[in-house]
Amino acid sequence: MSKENTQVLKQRREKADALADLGVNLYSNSFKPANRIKELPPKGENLEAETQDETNYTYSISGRIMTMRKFGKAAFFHITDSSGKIQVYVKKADLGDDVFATFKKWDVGDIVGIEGKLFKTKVGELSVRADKLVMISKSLRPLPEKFHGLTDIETKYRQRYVDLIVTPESRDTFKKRVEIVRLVREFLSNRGFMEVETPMMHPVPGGATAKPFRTHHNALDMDLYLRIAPELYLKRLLVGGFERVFEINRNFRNEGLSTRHNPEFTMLEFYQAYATYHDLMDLTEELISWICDEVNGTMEIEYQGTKVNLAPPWKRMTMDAALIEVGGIDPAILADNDKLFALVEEKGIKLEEQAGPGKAKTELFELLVEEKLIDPTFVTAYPTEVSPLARRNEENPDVTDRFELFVTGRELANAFSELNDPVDQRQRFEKQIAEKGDDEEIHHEMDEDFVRALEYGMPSAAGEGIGIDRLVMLLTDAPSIRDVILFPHLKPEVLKQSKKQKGDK
RNA sequence: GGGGCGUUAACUCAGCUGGUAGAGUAUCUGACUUUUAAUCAGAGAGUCGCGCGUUCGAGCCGCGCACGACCCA
Repeated sequence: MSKENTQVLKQRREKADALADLGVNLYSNSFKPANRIKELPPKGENLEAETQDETNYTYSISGRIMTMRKFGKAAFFHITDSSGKIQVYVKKADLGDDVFATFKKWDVGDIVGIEGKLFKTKVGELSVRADKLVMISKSLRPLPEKFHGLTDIETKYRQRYVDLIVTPESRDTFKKRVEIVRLVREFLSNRGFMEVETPMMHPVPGGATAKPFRTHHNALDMDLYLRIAPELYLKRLLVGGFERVFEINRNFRNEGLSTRHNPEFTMLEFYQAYATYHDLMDLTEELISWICDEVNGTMEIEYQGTKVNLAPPWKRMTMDAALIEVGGIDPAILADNDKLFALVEEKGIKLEEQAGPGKAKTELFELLVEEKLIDPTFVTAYPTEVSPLARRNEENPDVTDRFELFVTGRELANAFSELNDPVDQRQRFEKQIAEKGDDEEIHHEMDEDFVRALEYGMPSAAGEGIGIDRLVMLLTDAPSIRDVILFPHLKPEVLKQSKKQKGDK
């Protein structure tokens, strides 16, 4: 790479070599900080400016140098560890000529250990006056310019470690993500759900309609698919008698990337025996509003400049009602299939040959309603046609006992009372396979074992999936899914050197 | 898949109707023992994403490609 030979890198190497020549271990493994940086401010709370801590206690801390102001015979710098940031003062007279000479070769970015005593500067900033310095890891690359920070979004995603070093907001987002996932586990665990792990590699991809990634097991000489959803395995556990189960793990979909789609994304799915989708609406609004309150201290948040109120209760409406009330569609159109298809055509929606009225309504909903649902809204009574795994409504078999949750115009959760009639399930699978459509990659196949499991008897149940990445986006005000995934998928970096001709395709 | 946008020093960015490249930060050297975007003086640093074309001459114009971000499907 051309970047390897720049002047700055060369100078950093030379400096490191010079330090090594002075007998300094550039990658010392012997310094163990006794204190975390965040412990120090309370200790120095009562210090006056320009005074030293009278206890004369020696603290020991370590961290990365983030700023550096050197003078002839002294210097100030800030170091950060995972708990905070503090200023260190280094003075030639305190350290002696030899040690100070090695200090002269320290740079922003180095990871160092410090022992020293607390004092306050004349402007009152709590600082550590160093009497021992240890190099723990010499940095050979410069950090991004400090005033603007790291603004190049590609570097942010590609070199997340640099982003995490220099962007506190990014660190906060990922800490919040961890907290959100922890709270989900706590909430479900408190309600008697057990967390399970089901296969990531499926012989038959199922539980959703999506293009799978394919892989191959050599010893068994068989193709496998990275899972597009864990649903069918979690339901097998309901058959087995685990009445409340959940899984938080990755799903993989071999489709496009966008601000809302990453090929691997994290999904929460949970199943509760003897519950209905009504119970899950209650659970969902409690879960999400509670987590929001825990991590943000309020249920009224802003997402990308739009106010969103997550305080329960949340709106609940059927898809037909949403089409009428939010989408502004005349109820007479919904009642008449000819008029319905005419409207679909008028809106420029192209439907497949075999698409029925349910598919038509769903398309209209996506076009006219979704983006208008800002505050959390449960949309219920999804057409059976688009819900192959959901239980039919007992009064109206054209719709299912299903809801999707929309917040800020985006789908955040999908749930339904589960279909547990093996005969109906087999027929729906068969219908799906027959109607496969022209997309070869959407791999519908009969999951015989799943149907067999249902034949043993699955309790009535309701199940739900919540996109964790999207939930984190909402609660951290992140505009892109890449902002909440530590290492989002990017095309491989092109190294400047390798410029072989590869233009043809 | 389509549309326009971006890619210039390590980082953040300027760069006029086409005339051989600029700033701030960072780095290096010197001065400097309470600074905090330290200051002052000086210096070095670039395959202008890649390729082809137009032109006497291309960072700038045209075409293609790569990567990225956005919008649309």
